[in-house]
Amino acid sequence: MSEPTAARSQRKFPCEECPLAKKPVFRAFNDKELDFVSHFKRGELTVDKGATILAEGMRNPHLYTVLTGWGFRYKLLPDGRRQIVNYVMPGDLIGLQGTLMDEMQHSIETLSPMVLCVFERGKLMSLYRSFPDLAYDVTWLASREECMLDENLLSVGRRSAIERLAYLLAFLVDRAVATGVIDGAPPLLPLTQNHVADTLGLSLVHTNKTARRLAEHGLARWRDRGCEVLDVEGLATLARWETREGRQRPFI
Amino acid sequence: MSEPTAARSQRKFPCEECPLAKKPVFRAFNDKELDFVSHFKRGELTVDKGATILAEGMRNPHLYTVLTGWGFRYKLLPDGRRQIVNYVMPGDLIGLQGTLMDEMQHSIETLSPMVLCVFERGKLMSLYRSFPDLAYDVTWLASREECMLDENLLSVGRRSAIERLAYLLAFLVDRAVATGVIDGAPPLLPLTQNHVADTLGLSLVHTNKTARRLAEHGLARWRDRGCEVLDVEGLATLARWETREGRQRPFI
DNA sequence: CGCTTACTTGAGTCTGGTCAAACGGGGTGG
DNA sequence: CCACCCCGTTTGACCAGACTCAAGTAAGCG
Repeated sequence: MSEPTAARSQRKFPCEECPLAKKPVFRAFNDKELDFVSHFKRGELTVDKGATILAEGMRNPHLYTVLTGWGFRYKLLPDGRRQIVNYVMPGDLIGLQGTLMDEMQHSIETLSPMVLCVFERGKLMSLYRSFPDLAYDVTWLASREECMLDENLLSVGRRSAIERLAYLLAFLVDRAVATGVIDGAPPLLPLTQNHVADTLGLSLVHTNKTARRLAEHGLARWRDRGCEVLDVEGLATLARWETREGRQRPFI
Repeated sequence: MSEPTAARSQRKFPCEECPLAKKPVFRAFNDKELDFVSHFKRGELTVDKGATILAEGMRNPHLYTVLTGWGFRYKLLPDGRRQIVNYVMPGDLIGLQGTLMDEMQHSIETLSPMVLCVFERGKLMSLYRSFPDLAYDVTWLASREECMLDENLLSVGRRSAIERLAYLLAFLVDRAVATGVIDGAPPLLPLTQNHVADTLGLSLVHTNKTARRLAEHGLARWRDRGCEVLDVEGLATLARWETREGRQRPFI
């Protein structure tokens, strides 16, 4: 487990100009909150693509909010089998488990360069004491994560391979569009089939064959080391899934 | 979705004599917290075995803490496929999603008669304002749930049928013993093979055949409409799993 | 230009799914 | 009390979706 090839920088994103606050999905802070948060913030962390931000078993890691970039959260079995449990995108709060429990129970790796806001772990309790609204938001974020995990579990447990893939792609595009990590139309997800396989609980080969079937239906195709999603609606229908993103939500 | 066949009763369990507080796994309240919680508590709900406490799509449900009994949390696909995402036991806080998000994204059904503490949904914010330590505990509970879901996802996605079953049984016994829902030695889990199948993402038939294999190894067997767990250690080893329960934890 | 990474494809195998039927205990109505 | 039924478990036969192994292609990089 190597440390992220990280470079600390002087704030490129002071809280007053937080790139998240500008996006319509995110709820803005009031002045006092802004003031607190900018003290709560300890610095910024910039990591390369493919870096490990947090590792299973680590103690005492920081608390972060993703400002820009993509990553994924995963767990390993002793023999190396990997399960990706969710993806992380701007606005996501990560490392909470490391703060509340003793040690991290999962790892996080980036899929693109990423900028994170670093918070002082020890100050979380003072956030709870002074800003109940923000504390409520932290809980909200944890609850939302739980909700996504429930959906993923439903998918892996009960959907067929092609439904799972369709669900995953629709889910990711939905989130990515809402948080603005994605630009093009059609959207291009920076995922390899290997990541997809480890998310869906399938083998790489079978994932590939399933991806081909989706491509034949004109729903999505692999291209330039990423997945180009051609028809989100079609994917959602195939997976029998209804989107729920799009509402305003908090961040820290 | 029928209302739980419920009977409201005058408090059998005043907060001062909360059955949870007596158990060593749970952290006790201080006097002020106790006072607040006993006002936060609105009443008790007693439900039969097999009742639906919360249903997907419901709005405005209450917030509950399980005092006694077992249940499970599940999601359905439109065509009826069911995935059980986790189990609920004494000390678990349920219905938080219904409070934070707009509507419930999952349902909860009981496996045994259950007594719940009913809280006033609207007062949650005042808990956050007046008792930051309790607010922190709510977040802790949400984070713990997330942790369990990660584990379940790893299991369903990457373990073989027999490993999954071994993991599930070890996991449940571990929790059940820690929270004291279970009595006998060897412990008897009140689950049908149907529940297990819907938890592991397997068919009923294959679950049965896998259960037989476990029985041949002397690890667990079905009996009296429940699963008798004969060798938790052996199950954990087979699943390559390490327990993490047993630490003191909060409840509300 | 060779190496690596990621995607493809085919062949053969096996885990797990489906269908069908039967068993056994507990409860219920005749 | 007995017959019946229902629920949960069990078993066998057969099928299919997914896995493994193996090899080949294409693009990017030092």
